[in-house]
Amino acid sequence: MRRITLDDVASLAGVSPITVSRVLRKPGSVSEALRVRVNDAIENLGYVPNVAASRLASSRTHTIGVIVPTLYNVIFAEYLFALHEVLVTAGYQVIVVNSRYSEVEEENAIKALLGQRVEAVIIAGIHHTPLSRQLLKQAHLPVVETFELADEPIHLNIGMSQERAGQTATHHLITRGFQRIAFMTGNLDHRAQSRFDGYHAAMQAAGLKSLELITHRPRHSSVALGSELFAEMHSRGELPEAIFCTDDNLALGAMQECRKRGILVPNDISIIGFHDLEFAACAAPSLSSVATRRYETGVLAAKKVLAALDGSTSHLIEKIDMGFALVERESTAPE
Amino acid sequence: MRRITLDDVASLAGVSPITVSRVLRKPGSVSEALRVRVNDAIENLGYVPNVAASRLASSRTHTIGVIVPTLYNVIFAEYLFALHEVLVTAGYQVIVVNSRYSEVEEENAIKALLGQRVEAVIIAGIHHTPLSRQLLKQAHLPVVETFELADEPIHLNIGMSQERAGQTATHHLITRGFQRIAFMTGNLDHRAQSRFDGYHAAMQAAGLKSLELITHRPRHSSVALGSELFAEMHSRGELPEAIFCTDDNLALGAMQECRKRGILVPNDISIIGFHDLEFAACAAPSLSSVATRRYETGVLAAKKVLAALDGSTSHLIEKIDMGFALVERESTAPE
DNA sequence: TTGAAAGCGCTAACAC
DNA sequence: GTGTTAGCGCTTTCAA
Repeated sequence: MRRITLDDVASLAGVSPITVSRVLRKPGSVSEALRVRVNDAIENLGYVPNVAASRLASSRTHTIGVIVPTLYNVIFAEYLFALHEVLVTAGYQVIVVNSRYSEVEEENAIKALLGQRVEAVIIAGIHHTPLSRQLLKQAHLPVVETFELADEPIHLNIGMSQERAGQTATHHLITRGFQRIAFMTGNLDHRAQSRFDGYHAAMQAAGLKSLELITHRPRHSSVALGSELFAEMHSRGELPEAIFCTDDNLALGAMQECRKRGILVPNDISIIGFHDLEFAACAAPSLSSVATRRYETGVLAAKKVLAALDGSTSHLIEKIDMGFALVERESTAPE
Repeated sequence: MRRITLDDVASLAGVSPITVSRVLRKPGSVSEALRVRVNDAIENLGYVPNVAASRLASSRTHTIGVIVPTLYNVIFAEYLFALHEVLVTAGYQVIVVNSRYSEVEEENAIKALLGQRVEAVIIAGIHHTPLSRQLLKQAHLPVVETFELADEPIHLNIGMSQERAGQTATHHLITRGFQRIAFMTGNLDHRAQSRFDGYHAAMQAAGLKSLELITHRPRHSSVALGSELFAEMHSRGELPEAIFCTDDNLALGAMQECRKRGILVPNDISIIGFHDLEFAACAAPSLSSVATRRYETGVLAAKKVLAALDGSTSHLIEKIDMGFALVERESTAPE
């Protein structure tokens, strides 16, 4: 029950191993006759090339490593979809690893990817352990950090200012005349933290007090969590005039809970979410949000990697701000 | 700028290459003194082992291949989370590939995974191309097919009867006294199709006519799509007494749209979803659904793979029905 | 267009 | 506990 190797195919086809290898990689360089014989042998034997051997011999892996913090969030599904689309089309394999929002796990992921000799790394986030940074730097391959704007990018950085986005959302609520504005988040990861910083800054700038009830909890943002958090807050007898949720899912959950409790949105309370997920526009009432560009970020990151990989545009430090956009809808509409 | 190899580490540490290899794999078998010297050298050089070489030499990859149709659906995020949890803890790497609901892409994914010499394959679904089946069978490794129940499993099969689940949901609506019951779906993949078959069977058994308005469309299920589909249907002047949605997201979208249009759930129309996603319980009104066991399926699949991998429980054909459960909530409550 | 020889970077098996 | 030897399954020269 030995595994079938390229040599087996070669013997069966009556050619040298290298010819089989060529049929696999550049069929054009082999005569029609041999190509047919080899392909027949491959099919008969059910031969599947061993990529480990191929990678070792060629020292090319045609593989790009991608690190995301979670797979639970559609945000990353959209982003991965874009990366995939561009990279796979260009003949690369994509390895996705999730770091579960942990810098330590991210470091392990980086080691694993470098061990696989990926040809580039695309990583969501800009916060890494010192060793992670060092490994990425000395690996001499293109590295793209996404979703945030870094002070000191490793190489490429394609993101947006989470802080300014948070500020913008909060400012929107302030201009609506609200003073008691709460901030709601699930997992307080770096990006959520930055949005909170933006919230805080906006509140301060307006001479308002950030509310204590930063109803958060180490759990990924979901409709259910938004509902729970709102319920708890309301049960404590607190009801702010407006809430800025770090995520549309939380916002939707909060709105559902409002409905159950007979609280009208936006009449009794205004709610704004984040990311402008697909459902925000069709929610009832429709949900104000801050639109972010996950898909475009993915496409651009992938394209930049490809450029760095064949040209030698590589290893230049570059920072690209993808921006964001406030989307005003019914959930924060003036009465 | 040559890559650092194990030999480089060995020279720097003044030991033989195999000692370095041992420090990496079984540190316990090397004396303290040498271990320290080797680890220092590794750190100084920033050495990262080449897994391709290691895999080739040891013919072990410690890698499990997982195929899912999409990353857009939380269902699979939950399932992957479970697989990860068990397999990574046991020292395996997990490679996730998505087939985009295409059997051809799935075949490519299988080839890629086998090329990587994964030690087992866990694949969502039971419908594969003939070549896919053949490749999986002759690869002599544990294969688990999940989410559906197969007539002829390749090896292990851990799933549920999508058809009976569809039947159950429909039957629930029928016992509520409804006759004009619509079926709503996005992408009509195999599982959705089976649920539809169940719907159809239940309708027929009750002497009812399946509604034409199987409002479907090749797009992944989402709240936005549910909203759109409902809106289109309603604009055509159609309003069934009840809707069975193949996915809670569609159901939520439909409920939102009802709200916008002043249609009361469940008074004017009853709606049942599928999967019992986290938000179903907290939706307003709370959403009836059919609970499925994604997490448990993932855990069990992973455990079975581990068992097959060290014991030799392998290569036995086994079929496990994970079942499902009807969850009755407000959205289909009697008035 | 085809092939022979050498080697990619690591580890298994065996010695010491 | 440590080292030697051989080889995993491919591809890269280079030669014919």
